[in-house]
Amino acid sequence: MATATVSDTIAVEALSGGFDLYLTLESGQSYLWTRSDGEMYTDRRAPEAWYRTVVDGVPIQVRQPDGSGGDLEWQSTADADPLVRELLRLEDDLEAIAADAPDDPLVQAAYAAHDGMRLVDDPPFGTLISFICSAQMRVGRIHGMVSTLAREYGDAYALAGETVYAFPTPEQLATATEADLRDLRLGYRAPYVQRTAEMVADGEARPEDARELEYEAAREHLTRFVGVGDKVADCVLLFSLGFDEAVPLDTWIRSAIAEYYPDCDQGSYAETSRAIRERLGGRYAGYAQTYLFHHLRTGAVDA
DNA sequence: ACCCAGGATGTAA
DNA sequence: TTACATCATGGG
Repeated sequence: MATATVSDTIAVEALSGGFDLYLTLESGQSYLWTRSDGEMYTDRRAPEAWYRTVVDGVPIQVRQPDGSGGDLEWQSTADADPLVRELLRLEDDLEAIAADAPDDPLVQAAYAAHDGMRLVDDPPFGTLISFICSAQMRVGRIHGMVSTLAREYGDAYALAGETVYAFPTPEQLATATEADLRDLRLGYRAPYVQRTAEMVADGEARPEDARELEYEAAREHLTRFVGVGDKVADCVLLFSLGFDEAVPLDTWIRSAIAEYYPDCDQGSYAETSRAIRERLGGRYAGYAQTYLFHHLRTGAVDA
């Protein structure tokens, strides 16, 4: 028997700084949602399409039919209002964050060009595995890999007549062998994913443990997981553990540093990270980084 | 055919 | 500490 569907709407007009669902979920931060038309990360908006995920056993779908700034619709098997607000950080004072962004031409252009984009607050384990998979991959294929893992190893949930797959638990994912994951086209990331899932399943370490540490110590702590270096650690801190100051130094940001902030290149990751973090405003430097990343990656920057 | 994509690891200097 | 080869896969 199907579970009753609960639905409601969130008034975006009441949110400081507005909200754009498409930009938020298709800007390379989260790979834990799927789009009902199967066309995620193809650089095409689809306002009528639902974005679906499962968090702590609760399937959810959200959409924004009127586009950026329009009201947000959600459906679930329970009251998901608090969960949606948490996952999409709807309580962030985005207007204040954007106003406090560094007075820098590139950063200002990035904020202005992607109005309503918010950071996400995703579950740590799924984020950890997502960004282990992200090594030397385009965003579309990262999303494909993560979706495959959910379909192959995660629990299936029914919502409004559709099937939604949860990202696998550490225990579920740890049942996969390296060969299994290579068959799913994870390439050289297969042993990283397998061993990290095993570490978490065995209780050797959990990504959540980093929450209690100071930022740089937290980043160092996460590198204990196999396949996690400084960059992936920064992504996990920023997108799932509440470290808004984290600035992942990926290829796009590194090229931006070379071109626009050459004095911030201090050689080592740690030193360069400190310099660019300061340049991007400190406390919300990760917010600025995410706008820059999306701005540069989508080619929105005018040469 | 060549280059690149939200890099990390093992080894050698 | 830093430098370098190596690692898979698919799209341009």
